[in-house]
Amino acid sequence: MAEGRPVNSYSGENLLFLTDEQLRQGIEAMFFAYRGFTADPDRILAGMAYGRAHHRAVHFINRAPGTTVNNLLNILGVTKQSLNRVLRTLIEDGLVESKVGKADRRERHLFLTDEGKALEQTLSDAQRARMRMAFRDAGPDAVAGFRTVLEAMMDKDMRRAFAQLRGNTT
Amino acid sequence: MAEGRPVNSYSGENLLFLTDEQLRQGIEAMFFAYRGFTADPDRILAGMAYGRAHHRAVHFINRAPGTTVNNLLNILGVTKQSLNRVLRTLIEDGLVESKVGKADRRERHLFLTDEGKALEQTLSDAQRARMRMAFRDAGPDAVAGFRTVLEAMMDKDMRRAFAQLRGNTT
DNA sequence: CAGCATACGTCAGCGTTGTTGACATTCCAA
DNA sequence: TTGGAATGTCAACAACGCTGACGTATGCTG
Repeated sequence: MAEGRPVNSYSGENLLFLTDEQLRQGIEAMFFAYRGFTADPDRILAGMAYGRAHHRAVHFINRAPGTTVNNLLNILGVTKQSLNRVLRTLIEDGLVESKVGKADRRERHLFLTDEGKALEQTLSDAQRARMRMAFRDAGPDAVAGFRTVLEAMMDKDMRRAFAQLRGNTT
Repeated sequence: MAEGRPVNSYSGENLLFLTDEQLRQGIEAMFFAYRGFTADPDRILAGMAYGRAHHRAVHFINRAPGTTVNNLLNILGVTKQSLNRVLRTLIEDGLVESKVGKADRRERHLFLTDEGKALEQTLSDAQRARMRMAFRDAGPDAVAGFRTVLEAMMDKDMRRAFAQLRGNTT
């Protein structure tokens, strides 16, 4: 890369801080940070017969108890076959309970059993511990910026899902 | 979740902004944002016989031309067998060139061919476009916070690798 | 009621990408 | 010269995405 003026592939932009180099650093930061983000739960899951997909399912069922399969499908952004494989093992192992809907009997509402809650707790404790350290080290202002950028990086649909989940409890 | 005082599973912490709810929102933000982060290159790669692993390899070879296989292994954090499979197809297809080291002839130094550079450009253009939008929408202060938190979230080794790459050009 | 749509489950097959384990080759360095 | 490091490769496997097809139960609508 040549020295001199910062390179910006998006000419006409008057925001000088958006050099290609800055953007690439952001990209690499996302890559390395996501590795750290998943490392601790992955380590825990490695021992069991579960993987990251199980973690995600358990997380969001815990987050929105009674959610339907279809809803979960939209949040996770995978096919029903892919989710079903995960869900089936979780139900067989007694971590998740599937209840027929009252209003619409076609729907299945998903809940964590006590055992499922225990696993969720274990996994999210590990993940939260890292997040807490990072947030603490970075400070409240940085955390606000972090959240702002991440939200701007999401697809529109995901931003909606995120906001909806956020509104669930806040 | 009960109402009242914010829950904080890490008692004794005097930083009130680190409630479990805040942490969980951070976790979910990472999940959804990472999906967006990879969506565009994934779409491009879906057509070809390549995947995300090829993207990563091409990215870091472009970032540090002449890097050795071992070095790349450490950055990517996968096994040599896994990387080799990807690297082999890239070399066969003429996107990557592998040169025997001069100082140490056991080492292979990796370079992108023109064709490889073209692919890297295409992929990183797409990814940068999203990053640029997010950065622009969020503003410089938020971007600084974003970077700070991400760096704090990395494993120590990854932070080192990240810093080293950053120092490469900055 | 008939017909269509929706929600869910499942079977079969496939691709990418990660893993372990084992082994060969090349080559630097003590 | 010999031990070990760096690399490449084969085989087998698991997790987790995908498509396509099909079946069942249920709900809605004309």
